[in-house]
Amino acid sequence: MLKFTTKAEYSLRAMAILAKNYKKTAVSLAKIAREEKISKVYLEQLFSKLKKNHLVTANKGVNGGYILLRSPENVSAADIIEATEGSLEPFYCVSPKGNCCAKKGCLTRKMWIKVHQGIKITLENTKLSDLIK
Amino acid sequence: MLKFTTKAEYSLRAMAILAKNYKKTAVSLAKIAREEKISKVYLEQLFSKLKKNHLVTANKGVNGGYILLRSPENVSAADIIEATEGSLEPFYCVSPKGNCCAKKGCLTRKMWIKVHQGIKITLENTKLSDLIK
DNA sequence: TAAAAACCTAGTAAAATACTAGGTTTTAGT
DNA sequence: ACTAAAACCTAGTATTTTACTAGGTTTTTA
Ligand code: FES
Ligand code: FES
Repeated sequence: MLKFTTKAEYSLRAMAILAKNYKKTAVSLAKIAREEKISKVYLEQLFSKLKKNHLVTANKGVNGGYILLRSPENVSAADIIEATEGSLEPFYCVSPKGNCCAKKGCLTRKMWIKVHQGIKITLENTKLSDLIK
Repeated sequence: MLKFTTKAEYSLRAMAILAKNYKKTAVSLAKIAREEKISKVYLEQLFSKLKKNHLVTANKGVNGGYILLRSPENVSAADIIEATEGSLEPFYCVSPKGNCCAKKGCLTRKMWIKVHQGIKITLENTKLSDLIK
């Protein structure tokens, strides 16, 4: 029903914690899981995606944890949500390739694209630094 | 994953057909189901909501069917999608009452509200008449 | 060398979505 | 009056997605 899932919520909250510790310490998922009351293994799955998208890096071992790769001013909510939710496209048809029914004068395609742009712009303009201040 | 469902797609396509027949004839769901290859009973469920939201009216019996209550210029995609999908709110917290974690200085609430406004404005500015021309 | 961290995969429970089955009620045309 | 075609209604179900668990391994530092 056009809802962001917990993936967006959890990853934003977790990334906000990393932002608060930027240039200080790495933060372990065990700590985040405890503080935010989120399943640690579920967080691992989200952070695997955040890492693949070059938003964070990780240190293994004792006192290890995750670290932001960019400063909180340079990480947007769009970056995070796209990484964990998969995409911001509000309908299956809104892809750069323009597959689906586009050829046959689709009624709604233009509208989905506008909605997509709106969501994207709002989330791109919200940075991690905005969330934590 | 922040997607509109088939409810939005089907109801927009069906309402576009009613718009094309505005001031002409009532259109039966059997016809729409045939033309658009959508389950008739599923359409019935969607139209029950559209009717409750005063977007259409119905004639029973032979030659009956559904009719737009307002002109295509005065029915927006937001009207239709809100009726069938339930709401346009992109996160559970974005309600007029502002329940959930709002009190404790929530990080993301402001952002969800902006996203919601953006979606709403785009869909309100798209009328049925825009879709069929 | 032990504890604590990341990292990995497959399975599963719960919820939402997209239907179907099987009716009844109403109405217009014959 | 009868019949076909329409709306209208409810409960059930199949499919898909989401959210999470189980049960590990690998790596690193104290
Ligand atoms: S739904 Fe994809 S182009 Fe129309
Ligand atoms: S998620 Fe609802 S106010 Fe923060």
